[in-house]
Amino acid sequence: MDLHAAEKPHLNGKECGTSGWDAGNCPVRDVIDRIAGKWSTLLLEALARQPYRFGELRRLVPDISQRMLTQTLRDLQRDGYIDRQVFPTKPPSVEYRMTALGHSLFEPLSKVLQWAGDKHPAVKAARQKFDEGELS
Amino acid sequence: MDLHAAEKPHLNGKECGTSGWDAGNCPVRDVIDRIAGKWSTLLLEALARQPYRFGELRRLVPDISQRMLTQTLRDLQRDGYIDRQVFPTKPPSVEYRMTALGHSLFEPLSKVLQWAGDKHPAVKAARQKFDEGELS
DNA sequence: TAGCGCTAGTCTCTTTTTGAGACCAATATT
DNA sequence: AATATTGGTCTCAAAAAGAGACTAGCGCTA
Repeated sequence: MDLHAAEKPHLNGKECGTSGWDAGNCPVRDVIDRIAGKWSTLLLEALARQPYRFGELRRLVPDISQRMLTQTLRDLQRDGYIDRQVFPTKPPSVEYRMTALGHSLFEPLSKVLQWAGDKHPAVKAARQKFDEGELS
Repeated sequence: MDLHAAEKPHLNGKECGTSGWDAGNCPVRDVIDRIAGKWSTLLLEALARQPYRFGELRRLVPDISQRMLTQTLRDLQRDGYIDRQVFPTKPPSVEYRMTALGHSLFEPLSKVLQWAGDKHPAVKAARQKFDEGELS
């Protein structure tokens, strides 16, 4: 129940504001909120490369709990980014595979990941500067 | 498989795994975890357009609490994406403005946001299909 | 044949994060 | 004189996430 009791999206009674830009942006938020999780991009990056099974993903991302792995994979599946295929082998195995929609998302997303890798030194420097100035 | 290792935020001193895991080689996660929050992209999108003051942002994103607005702005500032400038007016006002680093991040990021807007129908359809199949 | 591990998860408990709302001091408005 | 606005902080409750035990059927092996 815990997992399935997944929250219905944002309160819908209220529009996204009345002034200009936000009105058309609720769909964006609806989509972004799901891929903005702590683990989503990590799993998407893995599955963009190749399909993986549950246990493989768990080993690939050692600090994710089984609970969050299950939940995140299900969320990604629900939004259509990945497919879940069960093989009725002796111990049943499950394979997760990125869909076409997932790949089309990952194309722009990978640019952000690349930016993060490239600019990491600048970010680290900014952090250090900020923390020093705060110490006063 | 050099996925980003588990270097956690500054509050968490836990080292990355013990076996074959390069702690220094997970810069992507270090950066992404910060902009992957629920409110970060929303604020970045606003500030990419123009500078805003605290209260303006609060009105622009009506469902953010003051507490999270303060905290998210400070995180974004710490990572060097935005600047905070205090004007000693009668009631002191504070302006937040995107930095060059922030703009350079927003360039690839905006592509993802655009994708989200474009593909929202597909995602919604996937969700509906998933939820129907689960109902059985 | 009793024990172990593997599969993909779920269940419960605890800790962390987030949300809601009161409070702040100085000034401006009504 | 009472009230609202400025940009926050503080406390407390609710939600989300982390940790770890538990499940079932099968294969291996000691």
